[in-house]
Amino acid sequence: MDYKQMEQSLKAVSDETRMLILKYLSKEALCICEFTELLDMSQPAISQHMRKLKQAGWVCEEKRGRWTIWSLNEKHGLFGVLTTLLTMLPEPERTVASLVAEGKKVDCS
Amino acid sequence: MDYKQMEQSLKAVSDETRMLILKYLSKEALCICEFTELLDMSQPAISQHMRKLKQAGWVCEEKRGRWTIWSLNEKHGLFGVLTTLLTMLPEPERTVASLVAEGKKVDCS
DNA sequence: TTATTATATAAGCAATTACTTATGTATACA
DNA sequence: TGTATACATAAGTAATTGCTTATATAATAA
Repeated sequence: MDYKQMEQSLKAVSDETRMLILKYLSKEALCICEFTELLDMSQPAISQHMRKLKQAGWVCEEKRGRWTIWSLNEKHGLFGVLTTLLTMLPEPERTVASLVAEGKKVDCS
Repeated sequence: MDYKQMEQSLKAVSDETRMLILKYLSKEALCICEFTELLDMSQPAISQHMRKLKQAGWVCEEKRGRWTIWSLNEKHGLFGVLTTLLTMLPEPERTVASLVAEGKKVDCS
């Protein structure tokens, strides 16, 4: 892997918000509107983070109806490193389970 | 490890110049003036990169005479991840051996 | 002692980043 | 057919980054 590519990959991960997004995605695929709830951030802010992660090759998107479902790209050249890092991080306080409990979880399946 | 700490650690690595510095340091300890030759950059630019790496806990410094010898901190919580990353990167074109050949290598030992 | 060398650090500046608000588009639903 | 929902994207802005030049300090060499 060349220096510029690793730089782009690592820069995309080197942000607390995006680390949280990736931590959530390591458990299940989610859409933008769910992240706005989980992270209490605006929709454009989340979309821009997803764009950055996509440009670095970390995530895949799949349009389904109104929603765009985002998931981790397991074929990324540094996927192993990413999972090592994510397992070192604590579970976020706000859980997807709490979304379900509040009826805010979208049916992405 | 908490999110903020991992963010700082990864941000410090997410830079082509600092990735090169760490790649060189994975082979041997070096001082600022050698990096200015290896990377063809100004001394303040190198010093500022080293400061950033030090703040993130990636490097140790040891004053020896006029020089400050910099080395990797193997006790960093993500040292294993770092070495995995560094081994994926190609050797830099400018080698420490070429410094020696030109008589520009300082005796840091 | 004086000059040189190795380094740190401050101030200034252009580029980048991460948000905001505003707006456009496509899908689903009444 | 409208209307609401999910999302992308553009423009604007404050904060951060990575260089530059200038300068200070400490150790060595002449």
